Amino acid sequence: MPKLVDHEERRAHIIDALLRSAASSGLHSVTMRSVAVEAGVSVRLVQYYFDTKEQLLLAAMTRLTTRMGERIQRRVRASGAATDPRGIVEAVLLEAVPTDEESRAFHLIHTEYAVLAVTDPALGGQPFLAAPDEMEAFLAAQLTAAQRSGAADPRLDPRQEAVVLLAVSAGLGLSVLLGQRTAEAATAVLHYHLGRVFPG
Amino acid sequence: MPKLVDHEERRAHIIDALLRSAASSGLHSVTMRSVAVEAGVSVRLVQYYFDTKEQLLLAAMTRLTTRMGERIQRRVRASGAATDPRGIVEAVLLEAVPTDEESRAFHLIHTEYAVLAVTDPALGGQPFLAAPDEMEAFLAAQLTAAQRSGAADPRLDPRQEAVVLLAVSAGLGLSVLLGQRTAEAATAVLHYHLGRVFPG
DNA sequence: ACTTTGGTGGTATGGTTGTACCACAAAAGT
DNA sequence: ACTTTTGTGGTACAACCATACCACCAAAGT
Repeated sequence: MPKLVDHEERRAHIIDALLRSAASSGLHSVTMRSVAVEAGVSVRLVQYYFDTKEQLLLAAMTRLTTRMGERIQRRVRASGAATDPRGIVEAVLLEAVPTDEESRAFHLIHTEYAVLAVTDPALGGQPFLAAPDEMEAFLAAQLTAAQRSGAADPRLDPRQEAVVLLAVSAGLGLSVLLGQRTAEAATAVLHYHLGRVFPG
Repeated sequence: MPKLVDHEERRAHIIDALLRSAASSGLHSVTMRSVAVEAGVSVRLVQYYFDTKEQLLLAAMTRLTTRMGERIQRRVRASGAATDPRGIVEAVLLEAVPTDEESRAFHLIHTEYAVLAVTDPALGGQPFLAAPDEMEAFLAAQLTAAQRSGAADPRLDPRQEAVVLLAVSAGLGLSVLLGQRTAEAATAVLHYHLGRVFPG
C-alpha cells in the first residue's frame, strides 16, 4: 500500500467529517456518501475503517461525549478560580449554553443523538446515562462546600438543588438551540439564578 | 365516489396514525407507507389528502402544538384552584413531565419535531417560537400576582424567574424522556423548587 | 523473487422511499 | 342520460441508500 496508515488518525478524520456534515444539515441527513465527500475520501474507505454505518454513528457519539467532558473540564480550569465553588458551578452550567458557532454545532449534534437514542435500539444503552449522574453528585458536593463556607444559602437541599441547576442549564441551552432565546439572554438568566443560590 | 367524505375527519385520522407510528419507532422512521398501514388505508389515500410528505409532517406538527395548548389548559382547569397562582404555575410546569405512556409519546414526538425544525428548512419558521414567549409572560404575571398576595418571595424578579421555571420544567421533562430520571423524581424536584419560589 | 497483507477505488445489488401516473367507481349536477 | 367531480386502488419509476464484491497496487516479510 502507498503508506502505512495510522488507523486512529484516519478514523478521527472521518468522524470529524461526519460531525461537520451533521452540523450543517442535521444528523438525520448524514449518509455514507456525504461523510465520504466531506472527508475527501471514497465511500469504500469509510466502509473500511468503520464496517457499518451503525458503528460509524456509534464511534462518533463516543467521540462526542468524550469531547463534552473535555469541554467542561477545560472551562472549569479556564475559569481561574479552581477552588471557588461558585466559579466552578458557574463554569459547568455555562458550558450548556451554545455561544459561538462551534459550540452551537456541538450541542446540536449532541441533542440530536440524545433524542435519537430514545427510539433507536442501537444507540440506546449507551453512555448517555452515567455522565449526568456523576455531574449531579459533583454539583451537590460543590453546593455543600459552599454552604459550609457561607457562600451558598444554607436552607438549600444540595442534592435537589443540583438537579435543579442541571435542569435549568439544560433547559436554557435547549431554548437557545431552538432559537427561542439568544445566548446572551440565557446566560443572563443563568447568572440571575446563580445569584439566588449564592447570595451576596 | 362511494360516500361523500368529511375531509377534516379523514385528515385527522391519518395524522393520528402518523403520530402513533412516530411514537413507537421515532419520527425519523415515519414513511408514507408506514403511515398508510397504520391508518389502514392505501398509500394513494395519504397522498390524496396530503399531497406531499412535507405537508403531512407540517400538518401533524400543527396538530401537535394545538394539542399541547389544550393539554396545558385542561390541566390548569383540572387543578381545581383556578385562581390560585401557585396552583396554576404548578399545573403548567407539571405538564412538561411525561408521566403515563400517552404523555410520554406526546412529548417525545414534540421534542423530535423541535430538534428537527432546527436543521430542516421546511419545518423552521413554524410556530415553535410564539408559544414559549406567551407562556413566559403568563407565568411572570402569575408570579407578580402571587407576590402581591404575599404567596411568593418578594425579592424575585418575576420576568427572570418565569424563564427559570420554564427552563427547569423543560430540562426535567427532557431528562425523563431520555431515561435519566423517573417521572416521580422529576416531579419531586419540581415541587422542591416551587417550594423555594412560594415559601410557607 | 515472491507471497502475503494492508489500503484503496470502482461498481454492482437489493431494498426502500417519495411521488407520478393510470384506471375505475360512484355520487352530483344538469 | 350523460358528463363532471370526488374518492380510491394499484403500480410504475427514478433516486438514493447501505453494503457486498472485485480488482489492483504497493509495502513488508521471507
